Amino acid sequence: MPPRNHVAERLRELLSDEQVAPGDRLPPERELATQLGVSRSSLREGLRRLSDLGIIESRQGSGTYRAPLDLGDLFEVRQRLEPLAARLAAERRDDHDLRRLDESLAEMRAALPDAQLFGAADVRAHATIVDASASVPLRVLFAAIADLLSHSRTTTSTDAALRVRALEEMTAIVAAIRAHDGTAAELAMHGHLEHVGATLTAAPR
Amino acid sequence: MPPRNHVAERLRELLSDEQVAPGDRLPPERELATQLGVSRSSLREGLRRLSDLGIIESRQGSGTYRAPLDLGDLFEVRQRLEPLAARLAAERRDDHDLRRLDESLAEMRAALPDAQLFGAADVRAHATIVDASASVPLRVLFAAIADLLSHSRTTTSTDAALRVRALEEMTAIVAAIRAHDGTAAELAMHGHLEHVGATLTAAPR
DNA sequence: GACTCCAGATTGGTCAGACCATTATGGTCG
DNA sequence: CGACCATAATGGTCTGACCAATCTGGAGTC
Repeated sequence: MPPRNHVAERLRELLSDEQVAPGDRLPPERELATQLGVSRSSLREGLRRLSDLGIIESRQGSGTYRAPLDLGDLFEVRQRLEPLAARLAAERRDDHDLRRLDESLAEMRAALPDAQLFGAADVRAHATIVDASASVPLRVLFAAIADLLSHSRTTTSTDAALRVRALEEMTAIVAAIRAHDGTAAELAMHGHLEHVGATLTAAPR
Repeated sequence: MPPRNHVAERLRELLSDEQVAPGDRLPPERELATQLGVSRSSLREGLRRLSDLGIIESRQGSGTYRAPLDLGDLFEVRQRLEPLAARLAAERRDDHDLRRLDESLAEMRAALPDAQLFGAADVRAHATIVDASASVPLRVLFAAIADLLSHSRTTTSTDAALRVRALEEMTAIVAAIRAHDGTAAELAMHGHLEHVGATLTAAPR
């Protein structure tokens, strides 16, 4: 059971854990492979994924480097796509989706006291909405940027009051999805992201 | 010169050329590799890319299948992201971007009589705008869906009158970008895509 | 004839090792 | 001190093998 094919995710964890700052060079492929306990081909598979997502860049003969990341641009993309996801989710959701959304809300509520846990639950809730949108392009795009979001998110939910508001807003979004009200869901998500964005620009980094 | 690492692109061509319809199974990896004249590892690299983009799906023991494609969902994503790209391009463009945009317009004008050529030029023009946006996430996302767009696009520009209008609208967008007017560029792109979308739904497939 | 079940073949997933192409490094020479 | 070049380091590719999941077709049973 050790191998596990989530090489890309393990690599992202490795990048996130402050091990490698943007612009830094990663260890050589052969070294990383032994470090993660997989073959070099499997490792390269994971590296290729991150490379396609613009997270790292490889230069033959030189090495593999972590690319600088602009969270601002990423958030703007989110602000455009997530309201669409909410609208499609409201239009297409089935009972199973609804159940998962309720579970996500419960998870967020239970995690209210803990900023870290709450952030993770929040990310999962947003992912659930994207799933419910049943849009292949949206799912693909969000899978691509999910891990990057988790960072900006956990940093924003350090304030307990913000977490309470986020939970309220998310509850409203789910209510709109339950009611098959696409427009309301889109608007609610739009407002939610405006708030999150405001706190982001207020306290950068 | 034979190998060439654009395996993913060659695979997409192979898929596009009516060789493999959505839902169909691709040839086995070993066969495809010899057919394209690359090793199986390089081929798998390309397959992995398409798989990450949701274009194909692999099932161990069974085979690799071309995924069904919902152009509607893809177009909705475009409608959200391209206006953002236009706005950012207007805000951030430099002289070099402007030169490339003018070249794209000229290319479209020259290709007006030919639907196929015009479609290709149109795709390149949109890609140029995304480049000028200087947004890493946008560039990555559009690279992911660029080839899919090319299809819906060439089919929409069969009507000469539509091509003329598309050129006019694109000219207006570039003018807004030249004037550093982000709002105007966003609006113009939004309207342009509304028109394209209308003709799409009017004459599906 | 229809059904179940199983062995073999097919196919994607992974691994190991080697070689090639490009870049970086450090020493040598003028 | 600077230019140059052999060497090492590193990503890119190839080959062949084996593993794991799945499919296929025939034997056997009812």
